[in-house]
Amino acid sequence: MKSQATSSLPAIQSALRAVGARVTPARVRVLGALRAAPGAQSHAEIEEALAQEAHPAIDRVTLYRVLDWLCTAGLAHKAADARGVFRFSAAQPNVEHAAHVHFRCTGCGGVFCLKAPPPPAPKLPRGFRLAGMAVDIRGECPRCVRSHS
Amino acid sequence: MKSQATSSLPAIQSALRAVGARVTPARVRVLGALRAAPGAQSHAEIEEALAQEAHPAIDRVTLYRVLDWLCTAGLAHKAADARGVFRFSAAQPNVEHAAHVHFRCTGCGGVFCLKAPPPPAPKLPRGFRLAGMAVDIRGECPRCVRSHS
DNA sequence: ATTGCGCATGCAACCGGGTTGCATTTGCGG
DNA sequence: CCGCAAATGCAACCCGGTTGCATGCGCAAT
Ligand SMILES: [Mn+2]
Ligand SMILES: [Mn+2]
Ligand SMILES: [Zn+2]
Ligand SMILES: [Zn+2]
Repeated sequence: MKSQATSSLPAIQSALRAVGARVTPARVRVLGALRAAPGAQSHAEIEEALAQEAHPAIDRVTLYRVLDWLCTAGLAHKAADARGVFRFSAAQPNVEHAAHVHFRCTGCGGVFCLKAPPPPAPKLPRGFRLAGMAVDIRGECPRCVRSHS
Repeated sequence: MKSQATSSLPAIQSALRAVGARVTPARVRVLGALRAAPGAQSHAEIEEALAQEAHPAIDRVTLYRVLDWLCTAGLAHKAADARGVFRFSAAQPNVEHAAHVHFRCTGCGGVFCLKAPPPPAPKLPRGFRLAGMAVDIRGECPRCVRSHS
């Protein structure tokens, strides 16, 4: 669950206007998807999420361009994950999801919020600058465990 | 410059034998190049470095396979850099890398061993099956912090 | 020193994420 | 309502990385 305050349609439209940009359906939908997502999403994941929205599909290239534009506009962040694919996340810090760790199901791709708080960041040697710490817990959710009995 | 103690030919050969593996020219040359390199190297950079060695060229695919094999053998680290390209670096020999966490530089892709042990796995809700946990600490290494001018 | 097995290598084709060029559409200020 | 710059769609392309398969070679047993 994401706070409706920042992901509502008017909030998204005003966020786009605030940076002096055109409010287009693609931008609105992509930023909405980003803000509703539980974590950083890949291009493919966002594309699939948008495909289930009953609106006309957004072109592959347009999605890449909108995502990069959101980053240059300061509305999203872009970072390569451990596999080398770029993941995008809404720029506004999400206190909800930062306060706990997530479990990612390798079977269905689902992301589950756990009750446990993230572990404390370890002390870094002098000169290192910490940008962030991601605890990636992988496994299978109950449904997937049961399905391949 | 890297210490000659670990990058000398006999040291490389014994490091390969220590993991119970065949000592092949490709493995010796690639591990030697990694240990002689100042930082994490991409596949293309390693390929170019090897091309200037007057030995016969190593095939593109073979280089990919040797690099991945070195990682699974615990002799190298693999991490995506800021552009999403994988970079490889020699692992500190005679160290159990599962017993501590790693810092991944988002600037150069370098991987640094930290003193801290990995945090304990959180308790999972009933029905979940844990497959693995990766603690990804991201940031910039001293060299990249400084080059930010 | 020779043999034989199985891992390692080379080569070609392939894959997928990401980009580029260009014609067409569209948001929006005037 | 108009005009134009900006955004979109489409096709082709790029490049890092992978896969399938035939051949080469390290190495241990003889
Ligand atoms: Mn959450
Ligand atoms: Mn380590
Ligand atoms: Zn699942
Ligand atoms: Zn660095």
